[in-house]
Amino acid sequence: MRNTRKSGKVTLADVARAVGVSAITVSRALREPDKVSATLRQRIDHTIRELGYVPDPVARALVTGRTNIIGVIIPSVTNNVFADVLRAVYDVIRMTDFGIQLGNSRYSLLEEEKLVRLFLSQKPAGLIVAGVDQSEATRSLLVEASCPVVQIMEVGDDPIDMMVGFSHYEAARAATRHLIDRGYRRPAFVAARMDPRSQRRLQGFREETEVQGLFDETRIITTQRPSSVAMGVELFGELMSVAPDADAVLCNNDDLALGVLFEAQRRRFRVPDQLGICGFNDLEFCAVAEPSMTSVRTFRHEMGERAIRMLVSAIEGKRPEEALVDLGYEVVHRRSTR
Amino acid sequence: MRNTRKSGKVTLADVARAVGVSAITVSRALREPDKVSATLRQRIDHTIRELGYVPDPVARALVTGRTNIIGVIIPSVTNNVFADVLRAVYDVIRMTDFGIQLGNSRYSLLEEEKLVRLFLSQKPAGLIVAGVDQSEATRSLLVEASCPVVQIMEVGDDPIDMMVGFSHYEAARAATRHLIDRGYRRPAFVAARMDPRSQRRLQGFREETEVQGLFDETRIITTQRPSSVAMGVELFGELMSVAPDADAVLCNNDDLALGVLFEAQRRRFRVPDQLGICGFNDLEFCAVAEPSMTSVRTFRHEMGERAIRMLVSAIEGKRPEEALVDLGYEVVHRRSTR
DNA sequence: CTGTTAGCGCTTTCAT
DNA sequence: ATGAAAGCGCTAACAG
Repeated sequence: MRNTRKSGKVTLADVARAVGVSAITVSRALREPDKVSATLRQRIDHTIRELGYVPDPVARALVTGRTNIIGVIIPSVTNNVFADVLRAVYDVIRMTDFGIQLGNSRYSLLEEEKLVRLFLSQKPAGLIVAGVDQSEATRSLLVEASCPVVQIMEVGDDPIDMMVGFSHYEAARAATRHLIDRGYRRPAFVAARMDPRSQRRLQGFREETEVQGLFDETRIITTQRPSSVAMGVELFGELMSVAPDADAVLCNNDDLALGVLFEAQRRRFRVPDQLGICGFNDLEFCAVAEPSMTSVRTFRHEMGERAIRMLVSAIEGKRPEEALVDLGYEVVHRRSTR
Repeated sequence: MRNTRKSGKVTLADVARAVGVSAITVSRALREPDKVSATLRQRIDHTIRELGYVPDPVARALVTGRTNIIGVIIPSVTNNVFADVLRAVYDVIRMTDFGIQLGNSRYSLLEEEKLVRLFLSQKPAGLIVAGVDQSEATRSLLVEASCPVVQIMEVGDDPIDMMVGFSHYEAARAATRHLIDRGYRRPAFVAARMDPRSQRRLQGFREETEVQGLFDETRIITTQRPSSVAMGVELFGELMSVAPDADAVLCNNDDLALGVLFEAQRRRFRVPDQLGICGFNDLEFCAVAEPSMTSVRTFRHEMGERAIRMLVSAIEGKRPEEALVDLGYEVVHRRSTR
């Protein structure tokens, strides 16, 4: 017999009654143990276990005006990049008593806005949102929000609150430079799901090739459709039909790059001599592909970790000194480029 | 000037006062519009917009004893399989006003139990958990839970409540049969992260090869370490060192299979003649790999969709007639097997 | 160190 | 069709 109330619910008052103290004392024993005498604390702890009391976070949230839920809004749950960030988030909050409410904006500013509104109405402890391209409405909601906010994936000027990411523009420029340095003279850019980050990568590719006098619009193949390995196959086919002389391809991500690699093999291209391939993100498989794949390494786990740590610090009132963290990137050369 | 209270919060009472009715009437206008006269309803709606009133789900949850949050507990957020399920979940709940609290049990029964306890204490509207191998404690928590529960990924006897998945044992048996039917006589099994579902796949492989008189323990290579493409490379290397005569390999999942494919290419194996490769799940890339990859298709999106639909129906009091759905599987033959 | 008093914002009776 | 009263379980604020 663990409890008696008809609802099967043991409340703070029940514990208090059993111990013979007031409810607030039990509450204190739970949240600020130092403020309760040691013996009493023990008696309370004992009774709590005996009765099987479990605090009701909802009641607490009503009075404090805050839940212990951290909202995370990302544009895709199937994209490995976000999955890696999310894993890091879980690795950290596992130690805390925060929960994660995950929202999927499906790359839509409107859905993002709805989610922000929804999440905010639930009084989250903090919010993590992807990217820096929120709608005006979303942005002001977030600015006005009474909880800390971290933007991830990218860095930019004027963060809403805190920010951790890297420059997609710079990363793509560096990758383009890598290809050119390796001697490729007709580099192509292949991308799907042209979200703002992809746009900035394209911009990096464009400006670097222009600077080097190697820009050619026909070697830019993009689509709004979702990214996938199959899409890499398709886009490479397209590239070959409009610019068969392309000698290298910078892909917007590693899935596309894998598709390009498969299709290149199917067409008996010699990689990397006849065709150089560079991915983006350096997913785990890049290192072991055959041939192994050049890619731009991004620090996704660290990004999630830093983001959640900054957020938790801010929630606890200790604002981290650096509210804008640029994690950088690293072009990792492997056998798919010469 | 949208609101006046110092907290910046507009409450039901504010709206009621502005309209000149009681709070409960506003509450009704929101949740049971039919019970309020049309004209009044309009005035209320108007005032709500004017004041920018947003209902407080926390206060509602305190009195109703239920939030509108659906808890989802999966063992991994980076595994594509769960990501696909999750995407489906979002595709459906997007239309509703439910939110998703996502928990990551990291393949640990203990962490799963903690998450269930945590989630349950927050009064979820419903719960989705992966697999059928909960700890005894978790199971009884779930059985006693006052919200509907759906187990996904697998089917088994005695569901906690509802269930949608497929038989991993049968699926692996069918894949093994496929290899044998194709003429392979020394099939191997390669697996990482030996969770219960992997164990049952192994069991399926084992029993089918035994029945056909082709079982050989040395051709079973498994590890508890996490699965990855790189791990596929490693395990295939191990297989080749202990059983170099293996002529086919059934992989526990597609990532491993991709690793095996890469390593086989590196070693200049002729796939599929010299070596047949079969993956599991039929991720998107299987169809476009070079050579394209045989795999066991699983219906992950449908699984997530069915699960969340069943759950929502149950939450709304309309229990679906079929509380146990077996989605089956399909061996998809492609060029990586002859 | 411990208690009293008020409510948080909403919905459930039970009336009218 | 509308309302009054009561309270969900907890904690802030102020005593003592």
